[in-house]
Amino acid sequence: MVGIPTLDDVARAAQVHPGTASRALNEETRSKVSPATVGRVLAAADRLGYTPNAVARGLRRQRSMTVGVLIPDLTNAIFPPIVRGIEESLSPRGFTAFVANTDNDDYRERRAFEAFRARQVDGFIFANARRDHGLIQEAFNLGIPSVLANRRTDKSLFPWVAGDDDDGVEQIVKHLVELGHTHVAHIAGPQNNSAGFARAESFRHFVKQHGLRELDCPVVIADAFDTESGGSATKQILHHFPAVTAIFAGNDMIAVGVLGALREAGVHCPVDMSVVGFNDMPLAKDLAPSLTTVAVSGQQLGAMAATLLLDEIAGVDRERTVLLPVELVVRESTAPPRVGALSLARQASAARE
Amino acid sequence: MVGIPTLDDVARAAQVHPGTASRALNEETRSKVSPATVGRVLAAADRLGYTPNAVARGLRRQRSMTVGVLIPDLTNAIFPPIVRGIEESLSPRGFTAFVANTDNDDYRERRAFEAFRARQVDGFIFANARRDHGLIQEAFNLGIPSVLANRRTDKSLFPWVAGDDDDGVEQIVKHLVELGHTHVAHIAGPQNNSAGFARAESFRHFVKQHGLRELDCPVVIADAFDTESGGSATKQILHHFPAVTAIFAGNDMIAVGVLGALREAGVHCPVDMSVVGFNDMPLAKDLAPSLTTVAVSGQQLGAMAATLLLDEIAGVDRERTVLLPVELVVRESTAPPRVGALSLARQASAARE
DNA sequence: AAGATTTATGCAATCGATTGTTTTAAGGTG
DNA sequence: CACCTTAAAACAATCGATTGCATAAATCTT
Repeated sequence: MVGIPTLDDVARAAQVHPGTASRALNEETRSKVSPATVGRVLAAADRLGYTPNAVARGLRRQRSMTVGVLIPDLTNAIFPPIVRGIEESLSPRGFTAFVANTDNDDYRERRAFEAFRARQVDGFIFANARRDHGLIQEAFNLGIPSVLANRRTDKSLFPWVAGDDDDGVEQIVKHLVELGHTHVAHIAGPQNNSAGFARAESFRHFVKQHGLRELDCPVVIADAFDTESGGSATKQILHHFPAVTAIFAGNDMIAVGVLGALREAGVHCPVDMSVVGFNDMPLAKDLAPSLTTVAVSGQQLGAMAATLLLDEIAGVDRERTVLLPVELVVRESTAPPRVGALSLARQASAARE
Repeated sequence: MVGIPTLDDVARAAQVHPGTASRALNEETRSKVSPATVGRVLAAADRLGYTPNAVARGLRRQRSMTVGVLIPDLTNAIFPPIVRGIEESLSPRGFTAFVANTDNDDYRERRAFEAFRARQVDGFIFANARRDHGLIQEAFNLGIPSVLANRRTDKSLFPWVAGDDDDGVEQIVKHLVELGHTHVAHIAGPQNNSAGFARAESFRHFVKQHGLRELDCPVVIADAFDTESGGSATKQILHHFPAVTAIFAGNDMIAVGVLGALREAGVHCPVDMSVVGFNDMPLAKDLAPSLTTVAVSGQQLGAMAATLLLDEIAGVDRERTVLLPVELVVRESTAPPRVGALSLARQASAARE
């Protein structure tokens, strides 16, 4: 026998029928085989270094023990921890992940989806959902077990795991208000993305609830969750809303862009402008100034998403929405507004009335 | 017929034998089937929405069209672009990647390796090589097609793709020397890692070649390629080598740690200390000060690694080592040493003699 | 001790596609 | 028209494992 040993090799070595060898090797069916035979088979398998061929098994069992993971942009620092969490949760249960980067591109997304389907994945984790998402709707229509991570579709199609953004936004607004800010701007992420949309909604709501005036709290929509978009949105704010003393960025990448634009404009953070991010991505604490942000455990998020998916695949009913706890991490980028800035802001808003 | 259509379904619909349908569907064998039949089969396949079952095909062909990718730490910003490049290169050739995070942990690494082997991957891309690496040696002994990305083993086992570190280090040293630095420290990455090791070697070499004195150019070994290790190494340098006016960090993450430690110690970068990183990771340009570093295209690196692997799988002979061009990106973190610092350094080194 | 029951194992079909080997039918040749 | 060649399609084995069913042997009934 040359090459990788197969079940037949093991059976031959143990002098039993392949079927018997299979039963002896599998926990669940082992009881149907006599202890002596089990011993012989196990010994033979061990001796030959037998590993079951997962492809053949998958074909027969109609269960590939693989799942497809669609990530919009792996270079966005919040996704790697999610991927890690997913693996963490899949691996002990014998599952493995196919990972694809979709670049927020419909065509690439579809190609990855088809490729994974052809490979008979048992389910999908979509971390790339838009609020209205054709592909995900299609997966739903096809009845493919799936879970949404981080972002969701407007229609509730699949279970969804994310951080409790609403709570995070409230903590941010509360923190800024307590520091004394009255003019807070929000740079929202793309509105076709549930995270961008919901955070903006929450912002509008909590700003009002905490006694700030809608007029003093502008929302600027960024084109993407990245530094460039954050930078150009910041320029708009500095130009159109000079009274603003704090910026709540839709996520940490946008916040990085904010910090850069402020530096460029000679506006000092946090003295002249407080900045808050969202997600607490790996480098947030290492920026200068270190970033006040809301921490969500990406790893936990990924692990939970994978767990829900595996349950769904196994046919177990589970909750459809899991919101993970979030935590406001206060660092150097937020501080009370300058006294001068405050009175200036008052003047400005007074003048506008 | 309910569920996903199979080849048999297509054959039945086209009124031909499955074997014939298979030949009609496959480019290479299509010529063995009459044009009329090809038409009927293709139409039937199209009508039913047939997608070949890649698992079944893989079983028969003894070629799964998948590859395993082992990444040491996906949250290290240099790896996501590599993964992306890998996918970019695999996908058009019909291959798909299994990705696993090894966390530099032997056990997890081995588990991922075994899991991927059981799934019959056609080859591996190892981005996690240590200079002496048992698992990779094993893969070599087993004759599994593989390629090393970024890091390599001391023994030349598999083809290797990486940036031209030697050139990068020379450019860094030259840049610093031209700025007027004479006392340059290097914070090297772990020495069991070829990148950490080779960069340190190159540093020692080029520092000498450019007329600096070995004594003035200490090398401190960091425990890991991360910010914490960079921070504590910086403290050592500040304490033991006060004459140093520039630090070349083993990679960008270490450099981030350096910047943090300098800030903490009240040492101003770049006025009091120049800092250089390595890799030009996504956020390097957004740090404050923005980081002078050596850019290597991770995406290109990944794409090349995948290409070499696919060639190897196909049995095509290719070069065994590919060094990608690198580029020094000068940003704000490097500047000429302070005049005071320079003379201070001279004094210090004079005193030592 | 003959029949019923249980236990252990063998047999063979199956998952979905590919491919070497016939078989059938059509066309060409002398 | 008998014979040969060639093209097209069918047949059947195969990849490696799982599993319903059949069979043989051992144990238990009464």
